[in-house]
Amino acid sequence: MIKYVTIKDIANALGISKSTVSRALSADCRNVSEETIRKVTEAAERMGYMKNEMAVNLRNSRAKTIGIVVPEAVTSFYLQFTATVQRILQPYGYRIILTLSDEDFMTERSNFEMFENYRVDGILISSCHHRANLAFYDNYLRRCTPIVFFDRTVENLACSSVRSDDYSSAFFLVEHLVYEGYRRILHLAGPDYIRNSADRLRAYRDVLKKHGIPYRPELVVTAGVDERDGAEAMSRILDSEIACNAVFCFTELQALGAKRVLQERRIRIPDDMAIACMSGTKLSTLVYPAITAVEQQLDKMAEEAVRLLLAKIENPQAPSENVVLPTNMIIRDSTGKPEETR
Amino acid sequence: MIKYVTIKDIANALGISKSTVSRALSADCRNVSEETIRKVTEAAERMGYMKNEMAVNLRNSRAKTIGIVVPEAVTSFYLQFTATVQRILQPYGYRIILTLSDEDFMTERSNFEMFENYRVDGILISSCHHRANLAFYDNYLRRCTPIVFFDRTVENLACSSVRSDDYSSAFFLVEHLVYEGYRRILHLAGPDYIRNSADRLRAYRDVLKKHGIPYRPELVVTAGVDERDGAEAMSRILDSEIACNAVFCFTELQALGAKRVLQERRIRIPDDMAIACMSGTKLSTLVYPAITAVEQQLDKMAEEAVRLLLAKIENPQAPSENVVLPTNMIIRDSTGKPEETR
DNA sequence: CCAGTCCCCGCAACCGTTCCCGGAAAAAAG
DNA sequence: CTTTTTTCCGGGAACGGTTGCGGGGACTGG
Repeated sequence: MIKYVTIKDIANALGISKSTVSRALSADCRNVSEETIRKVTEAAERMGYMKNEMAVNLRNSRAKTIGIVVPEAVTSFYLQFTATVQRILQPYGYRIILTLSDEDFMTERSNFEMFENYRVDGILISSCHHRANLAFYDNYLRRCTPIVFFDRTVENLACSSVRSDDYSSAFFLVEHLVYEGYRRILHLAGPDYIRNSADRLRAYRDVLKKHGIPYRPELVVTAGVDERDGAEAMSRILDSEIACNAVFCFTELQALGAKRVLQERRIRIPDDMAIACMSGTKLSTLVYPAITAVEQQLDKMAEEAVRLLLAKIENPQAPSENVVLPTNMIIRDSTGKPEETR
Repeated sequence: MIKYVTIKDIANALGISKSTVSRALSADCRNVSEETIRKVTEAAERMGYMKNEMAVNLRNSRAKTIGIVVPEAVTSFYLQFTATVQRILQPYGYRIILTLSDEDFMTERSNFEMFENYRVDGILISSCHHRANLAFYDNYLRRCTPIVFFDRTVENLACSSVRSDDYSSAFFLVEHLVYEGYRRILHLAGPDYIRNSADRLRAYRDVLKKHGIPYRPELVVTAGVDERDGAEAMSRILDSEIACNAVFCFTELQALGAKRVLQERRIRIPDDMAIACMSGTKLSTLVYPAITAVEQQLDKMAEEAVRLLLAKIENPQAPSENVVLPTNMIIRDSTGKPEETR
């Protein structure tokens, strides 16, 4: 066990009291002389003093820490989010504890309990299941730390949230496919436990209705979020008798999986089959052909989440806000006009 | 400010002393009766008691926390690493604080100071610059917390490290290109500040020498680690008079950038130009054609890093180990035989 | 020369736990 | 019935800071 230098050590070395040392180190000019401040800081430097944050936190009953819970580590999305949050929070002196729920709501719950034990000042969470922990969140909220949901939000809770406008984004994306001439559009839908799935599916159906395209249930396939799920679903469709000439994916990874299956089978993109996806990141631009995607404003999302959380931390009575951010649809080569309409 | 239930509150409610409550909660069967344990746990549950970890940590002078410093958030590599570390550390009751250096060694240094203030029990770090903070690390090591370097290690330090076998991996990868018939191999080298760059370059040169291929300095281009850097370097080469028919990339993102440039210019992969890269992840399998890559044993790396760190935490005198992990070269479609040799 | 003011500093309580120590009561041994 | 051992519990000091309060000394004004 390493013996650290404490303010008491400094006090003894200088023959003064530890209160004075404490005040000098916090540069409390009104209550301590310039001379003493100089001597103390010099001694602290020389003796290698490092403030013990644990003691400070205990005394102040504030951990100066934000907890973040993210559902997965496959994408870099959440790491980038966390990085941005960290950059924003740096000047405020907050630390960040990052935990992973691995899409498991029991893990998520234990992460929360860890945060509670730790007396974090606030929590940012992208929920792994939008219903499972509802009562838990609710119970938590009425007596504890402020929570802000981001990306994967949960409804009907008395707290703030930030998410992208799924419905509109999906609507424009699907409509883009229709405008380009695709009418048999496959939808690789997201799993039921993610709230966003429903909005995107609804948008898909509304676009069809608006353009007088009959809705075919067999063209909606519920899949996982991973690229393997996308590849599997795509293969199954291609092996079946179901005809389609475009695919609208719930996630970017799904799209990449589907794309690979298509290319392996020598199905041309976008001539024979168009691909478009939600939750686009840099990946969409890296592949060939680049994929038309809806991109979230990641930095803006982090910014808003922090803003809302700090507001609640400073004043627990602050009104909750549910921010919905616009997205950018970026049209790339994967959704050119289909061959038959040219 | 929320008023939490303390051990004292429970003691008062039950008319017993706080020491007894503390012992009962830690189920110290030898020193407290079954009856009392039952009563205390019941009261704790009923009153909604949550242990204050800050106080525990202060009292025990142990934060029960591991700090992790990673250089970038673009890839999901480090997030996955962190996730694995968390999974391993969970049963030991350790928390994780993740910070980002953003490839800036001053930020890295301030992260370290934060960790020190926080009295973390150990640090896992992937260094952003293998020379800049050398004296800093050294000074830190001789009086502080155990450090284990991973992935991007630093030499000549009295601490443990885990990394992949860069030299051998690069050697086999380049030799694979040679065996396939490529002889004019471009190397997009890593930046000087990353230790691994040198090893990989050395391997590249050694392969050429072994196979009697003359080394041409113009075929080694130092680039950044990002995909933009790869794209730029590739473009520059293609615009110049320098002839090559294969490219050996320092990072996967570089390779993806280069690949995109090639495909945009209708240069066929692998017929006209092969691509192979180090630091391969799932991405390499997702694109088309899939990229031949060397993959690191991420989980194994996390496992070893944790093992070495825990060893040092439990016994600061434990000998240091420098673990070098083998890698897997996975041959994919981006490195078939070049047209001219068929 | 004395009262009032201001500047510095020390004392001690406090944050919530853990743990050592000592003592009382009960149980076991003689 | 005494002595020893065991069992169980309370008191209180620590962990390392922060902060309100009070007091001593210097300085100012009358």
